[in-house]
Amino acid sequence: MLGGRDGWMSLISHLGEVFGSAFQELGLDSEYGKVFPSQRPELGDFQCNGALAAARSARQPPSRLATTVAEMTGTDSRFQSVTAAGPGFVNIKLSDGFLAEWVEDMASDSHLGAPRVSRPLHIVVDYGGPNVAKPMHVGHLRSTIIGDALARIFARVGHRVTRDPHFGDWGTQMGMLIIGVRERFPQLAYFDCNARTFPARSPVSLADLAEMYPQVAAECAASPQLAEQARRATLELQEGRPGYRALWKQMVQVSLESQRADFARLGVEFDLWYGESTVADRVEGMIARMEESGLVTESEGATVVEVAMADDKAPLPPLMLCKSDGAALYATTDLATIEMRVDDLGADSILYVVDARQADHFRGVFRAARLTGLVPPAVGLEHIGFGTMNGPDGRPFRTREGGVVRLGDLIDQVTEAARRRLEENDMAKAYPESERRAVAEAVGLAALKFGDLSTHRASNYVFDPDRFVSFSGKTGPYLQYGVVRIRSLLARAARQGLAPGRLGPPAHPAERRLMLALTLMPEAINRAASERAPHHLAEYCYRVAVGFTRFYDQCHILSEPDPGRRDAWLGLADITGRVLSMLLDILGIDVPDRM
RNA sequence: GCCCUUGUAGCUCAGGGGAUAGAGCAACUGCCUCCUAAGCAGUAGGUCGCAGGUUCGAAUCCUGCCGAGGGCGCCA
Repeated sequence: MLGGRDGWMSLISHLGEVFGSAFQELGLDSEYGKVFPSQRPELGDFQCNGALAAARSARQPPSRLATTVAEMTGTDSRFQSVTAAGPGFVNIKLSDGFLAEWVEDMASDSHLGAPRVSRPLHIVVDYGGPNVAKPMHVGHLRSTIIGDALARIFARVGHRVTRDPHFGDWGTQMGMLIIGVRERFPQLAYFDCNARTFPARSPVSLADLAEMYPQVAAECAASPQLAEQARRATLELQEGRPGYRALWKQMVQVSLESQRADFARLGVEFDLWYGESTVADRVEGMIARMEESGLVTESEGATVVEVAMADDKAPLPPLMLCKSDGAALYATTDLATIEMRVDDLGADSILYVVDARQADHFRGVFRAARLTGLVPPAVGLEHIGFGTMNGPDGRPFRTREGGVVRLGDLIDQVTEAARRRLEENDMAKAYPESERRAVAEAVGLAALKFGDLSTHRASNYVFDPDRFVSFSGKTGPYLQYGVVRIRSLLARAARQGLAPGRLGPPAHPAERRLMLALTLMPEAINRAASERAPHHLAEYCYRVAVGFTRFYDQCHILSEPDPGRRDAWLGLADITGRVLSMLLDILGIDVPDRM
């Protein structure tokens, strides 16, 4: 009944229409009717500031305009009161019946009132960013968590989403690894130009690769000769030298398995497992197509594309497509991947959830793709940059010894802390060991994910290990706890033969505040989607959880003598639980049955 | 040097041109014979880096300065 034709209309936009038409009747733009949650809850539930802005074109004092609008709308049965206040604010208080009815309608909507797009797009989300031989470390955490939340948000509002971690398997680090293996096992057939058959299994394990890579990288940095050999090996790999290809394939396989396991532990799954090498055979044709634009030139032996534009604030350097020795680079495979995603996958939009420090790289790549006509103008290309995770000293987060922190170790750390917290809880004594382990893992991961997701992605943030294992206050476990209590409550009610009933007009202030909080859910999702900023959703989720906990604390549901009120309260707990579960699912946070 | 990001409570962070800038942590005071205390109620804590500008109105937009982090062709 209250929903719009194309699905659900949020309460905020519904109110915006009511007040918009009031402004329209006065001959003013309906945009002035825009409504926001009130900043002064004691004065109203929502507020409309349009009178202040419209005063000039209306040629009357804002306070008089506000009074007029309040009088026009005040008699509406949806409102308990509409009052003008201050210099021209309009404070809106919903009638209790209308509020309850609205939340009840959300509960009966198949998407709980969550927004749905009218025109679904195919969005490719590129996140995670694993590389061959580099174990996942804390730097991958943000990309993975933020990217996964964004992918889930877009899918939730109705877009078609393709998740691709874009494996780093084709650049210079591959040449370095080949050199590294050759140094250790020079007798292997991979390095014999005449060999036709190669060992069936990788000569190095993932642990070997992880140990070897930093060593070789350091050696290459110190020795120009070795670096030249690595570049040479990279080129030969790309040109198809059989031994290198065979070794490369095995190293990729070894890395892939471990990285899949890391992602799986985070509860993250991808639709594709493409890498830079996937598009290797497109590069030549792509460069030929780009040359038609006339922007591809040669510079110091390398093939580059001019991407500078007259009105650039700072001159954008040319983008390198081929090194002087002919090898492909990061930018080359990125461009070929864009072409593949648009031509083969039919992407309408590609989002890159990658460290903010790569902003210049993406500016150049996107510019090149546009200027050379590689992508149609309608296709969106966006770099969703995020800040660095720093340690308490303000420098990138490291172990005490100065090494990078491995993702797996970090998860172990929070999981163990959750385990300790669980042991302190009397109730956990009855849990079987397998459940204790599962709960600790779910709680630890929730702390980790929510801690990251609640910070705006663009800013660097300080990772304080102590904070991530405290589990009290504004944390992932708090949100899980809210849902666990709701489920426990509903289960207990069911055992007493009670079931959630229709919502009634709120009988308690905490009940009313919770209902109001629930009506704001569509805006939280829309905002997170349009700003590509999951932290808005994390913030909102916490507000709903707080709203419930207070309601739960102040309204003792099962001992409520009035059966109608009791069932209505159970109904409110039920819808709150369903909304929170949906939001936590979007954030990638699992909820245990008990904790 | 140029460019990007950033500066809000002791600490970590939210904040959509609007009224009296909010959370959590830490500190202090209460609350488990009652649906899970990973909780709730309360106290205290602020020149929103500084200076101008735009606006009826600026933490929010613009400019400059200062501080922090980052980037700037043959790595990714």
